[in-house]
Amino acid sequence: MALATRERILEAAGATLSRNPNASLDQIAVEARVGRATVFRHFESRAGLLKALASRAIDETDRATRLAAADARTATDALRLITQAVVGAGESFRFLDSAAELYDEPEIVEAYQRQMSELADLVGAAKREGFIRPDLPTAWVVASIDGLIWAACRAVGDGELGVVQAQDLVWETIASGLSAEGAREDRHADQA
Amino acid sequence: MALATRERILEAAGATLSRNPNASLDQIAVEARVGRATVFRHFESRAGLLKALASRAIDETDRATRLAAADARTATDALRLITQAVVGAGESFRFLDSAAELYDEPEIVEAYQRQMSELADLVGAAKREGFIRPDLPTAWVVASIDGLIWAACRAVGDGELGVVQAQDLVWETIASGLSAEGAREDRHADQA
DNA sequence: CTTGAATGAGACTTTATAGTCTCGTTCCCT
DNA sequence: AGGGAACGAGACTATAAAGTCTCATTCAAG
Repeated sequence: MALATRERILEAAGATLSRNPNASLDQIAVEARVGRATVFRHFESRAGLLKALASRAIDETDRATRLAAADARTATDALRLITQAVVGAGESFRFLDSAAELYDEPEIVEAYQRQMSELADLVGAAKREGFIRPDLPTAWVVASIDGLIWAACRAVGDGELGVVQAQDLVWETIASGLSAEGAREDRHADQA
Repeated sequence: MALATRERILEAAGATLSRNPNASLDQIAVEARVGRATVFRHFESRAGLLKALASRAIDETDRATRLAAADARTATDALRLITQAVVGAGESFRFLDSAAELYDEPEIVEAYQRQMSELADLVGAAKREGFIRPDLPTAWVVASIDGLIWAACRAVGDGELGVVQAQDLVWETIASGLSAEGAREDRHADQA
């Protein structure tokens, strides 16, 4: 079955590349229990495989975003749902750490920038809801959410935390770290 | 001058590799304004260059750790000094993201694990001081500090934040994110 | 049973890059 | 001025991995 094979290759590529970002197609083929030639039957080239993997991660994020937008009543809630969804699907994302080649793919870069900008919008809305401290630069809020998600995925992959535990901890850390939390009167207006 | 050349190569390697983790020695040599052969005169091989780069980052961290241990009166303060020192030297560390090859270097791996374990000890001490919430797994605290430092280095490298601003924001985020609710007054020992 | 699509295995070519070597030049030191 | 160390340039080799091609095999559908 062609579809199952293609899927198995993608799965193996994600797993192998998250362990070793420079893994060869041969290693990926072995991991997928597939001939190396079959990889080329399903993907034009190594770049094509990487691109398909990235598209998959992007689609997964888009789906989570749409679900969150539908279910959540507040931007804060949407932020939480998206964050936890991405941590839950962490294995699909870890390979992106090293995917410098993808900077050459306009579609991927564009989609990534769109998602970051959507995240920034959500952070802006969460600021207006009073959840995110308005004095923090949005760029930093986005970057640190990214960093915490990455840390969580890594911890899960390394077996240091369970998935559910990691999801909770990430949100806990984001919340207590970035939320305005009413009872905070500390004058910190001094970050230029 | 041999020493200046070696230093220039290391500098260029750090800069080039942080932009493109798979950069060739040729690209690095060009960036260093040096002949490719000269790279091999100063370093045994590509692996040797990577190893030297990593050793440099490790030494820098050790120095910051010793300074912090000498200057700080509390583990919390030491944690802050170390964190900000690493963010300040971020350009020396970004290349490590992708340095999967370094897993083959026992000295590097050992030194890295030692530093992580020192960081974990410091986190433990900061817990006892009441700064870090004791109910958070130490592994998660270490991982998220790592993640936030990484996010800050990236933001600085991308020009989204200034170095000093990033140093402040990282610590601010760690503090409000991981500290026990009661211990909030100690944290505004304003940084240089 | 027959057929055709998907596959595995592996030979083969191509390309990029690591690593080696040589030679002429520059530049510093005495 | 003379001499040696460090360097730049580039030719050269070795190797690993990408990408192409062929052929025999499997396997499901008719």
